[in-house]
Amino acid sequence: MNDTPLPAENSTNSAEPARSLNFIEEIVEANLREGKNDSRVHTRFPPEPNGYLHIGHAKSICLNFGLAKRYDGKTNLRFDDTNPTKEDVEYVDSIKEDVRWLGFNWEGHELYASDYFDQLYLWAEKLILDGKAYVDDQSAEIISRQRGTVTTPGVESPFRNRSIDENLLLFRKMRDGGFPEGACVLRAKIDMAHTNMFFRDPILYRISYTSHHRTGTKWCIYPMYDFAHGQSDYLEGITHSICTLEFEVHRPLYDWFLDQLVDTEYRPRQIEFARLNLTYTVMSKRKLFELVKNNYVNGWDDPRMPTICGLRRRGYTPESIRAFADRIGVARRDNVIDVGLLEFSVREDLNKRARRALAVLNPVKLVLINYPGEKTEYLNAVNNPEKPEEGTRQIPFTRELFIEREDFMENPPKKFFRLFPGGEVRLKYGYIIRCEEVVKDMAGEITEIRCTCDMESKTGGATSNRKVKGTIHWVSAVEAGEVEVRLFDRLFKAIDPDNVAEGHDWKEGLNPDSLKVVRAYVEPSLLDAQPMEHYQFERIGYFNVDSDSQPGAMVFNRTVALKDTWAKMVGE
RNA sequence: UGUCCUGUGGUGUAACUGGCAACACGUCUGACUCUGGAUCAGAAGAGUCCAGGUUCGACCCCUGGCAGGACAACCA
Repeated sequence: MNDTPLPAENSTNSAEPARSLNFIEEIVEANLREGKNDSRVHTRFPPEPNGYLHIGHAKSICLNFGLAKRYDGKTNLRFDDTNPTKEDVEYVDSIKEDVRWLGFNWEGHELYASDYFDQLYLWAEKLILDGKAYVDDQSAEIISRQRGTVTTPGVESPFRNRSIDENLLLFRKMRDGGFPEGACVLRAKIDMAHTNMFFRDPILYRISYTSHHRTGTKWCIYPMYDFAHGQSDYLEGITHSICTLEFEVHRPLYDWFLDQLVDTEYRPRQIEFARLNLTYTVMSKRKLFELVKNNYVNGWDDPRMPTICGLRRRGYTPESIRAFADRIGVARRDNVIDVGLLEFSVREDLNKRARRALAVLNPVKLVLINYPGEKTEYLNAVNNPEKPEEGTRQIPFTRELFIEREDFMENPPKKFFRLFPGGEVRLKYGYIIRCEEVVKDMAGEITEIRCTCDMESKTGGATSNRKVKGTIHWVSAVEAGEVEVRLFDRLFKAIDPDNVAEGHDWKEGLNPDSLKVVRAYVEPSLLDAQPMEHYQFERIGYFNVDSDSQPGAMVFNRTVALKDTWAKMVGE
């Protein structure tokens, strides 16, 4: 009903309330004023296809595509696929799906760093020819040790001064499969004492006989990320290369490579921003991978995962994620965003679009002792009070109902507006009832609440105006459908799951109660709900139909609970 | 004991580029309500890491500290 992503709104619209620019927009506008790059704005989103996208990537995606949209530019989707041992088409497919779902389109076809392997190879030879690169026969361990530390200079490789001819021969032999993996690498010849570690003769090419998801077995040498990334941006005419803070140190190296290799004035401008951190959430690919691999969750799209596909399955909308990205802003200082802000963003969106329905998650039977047993009435219910044009539907009402166990208390505290012995409450869209009697089993557990029904108080009737303090939801005991409901809670107990004490594992912070499965009773209309549709179960929360649903065996996911002022009052 | 980056309410992000700090979330009141939702009205909460300096005037500039982060993969 409401799941097709609306096209992202045109943000060049000047009718929008003026918002101050973030630091990236300020740079872009300054460049535009200078007429730099013919006043083009061309960004790119460059994921490595070795994992699934998460909410942190969504920030970057919204940034890159948002910038292009705002300044009438373009954005490339480019896969940085320079390491075939870790990459797979499974990931490129999921990434494309996620970016599209978020509401963005890239220019024509997606691009790959592997598209540039030929050019990159030629550039490597150029460096050799210019005496700026050499083949090193040493092992990874030795090279690493020779690199020195951040406070001490490195030492030069004994192979550093091979002749150009020898280097060229050796490099071509590497390319032609003349060496086993690890036998040698191609290194840039820069400065082993440089304060920037990346200038200490960085590795340009290494040998790998792994088949590449796109180039197959054409190559057995692959460029390192640092030797591919900046040049890829250059080849694509990228004007602003937006990336996260940790790549700041790489920037001078990218510039160095281009300075050696091309003679145009044009350069992509790299701008770094602080990555997103969320409370109660781990975001590193490595950790998410581990959660999936070791079955701490049920796959990448487990609704408890911060992955885009997890959030999608959980019931988040693209609009809510974009609104979230907008709200968190972008800056260069480290930050931790309250997950509550993400939850606020879905509630805000779902409140406007989700149809309302009645569902009882923790049922207790309620009998209307003065209501005829054979009677079934159909009560009018509003589909969405935020959108009256969506009309009404009918809900069957009978003598025996289910209500929420939490909506009844034998000894209620002050300000308890729900049902209690002798108290009155309205059944949503129905009648005002009074609790007359409580039936319990041997264990003292309430098995039935017996009430009288004020037949004059029917919603919409001429005499329905009586006010009572509370309204509760319900479902007909005979007409209700039975479904499975999955109640999710945060995956981690600790607010900062990355921060673990010495000798402890971050997985100890997992919340054992992050998934609770219950059987629930729902109004009949819900049985026709379609996969991925969003609903608000009145007074409970937002739910969507899970893909595990089968005909006759519906499964609903709780996206997020409704804000619960009462729970806060009584201390959660 | 290196280089680079960063330091504004509880959390994020602003401050027309030097004129004593705004917005959002959160928190707390109250109104309204057939969702203790939504909505509406209002409040509290920082004097901008610290110390000097320049200036009539500094969150914005300078100096010196302090604190946090990044960087030593044949990963990206």
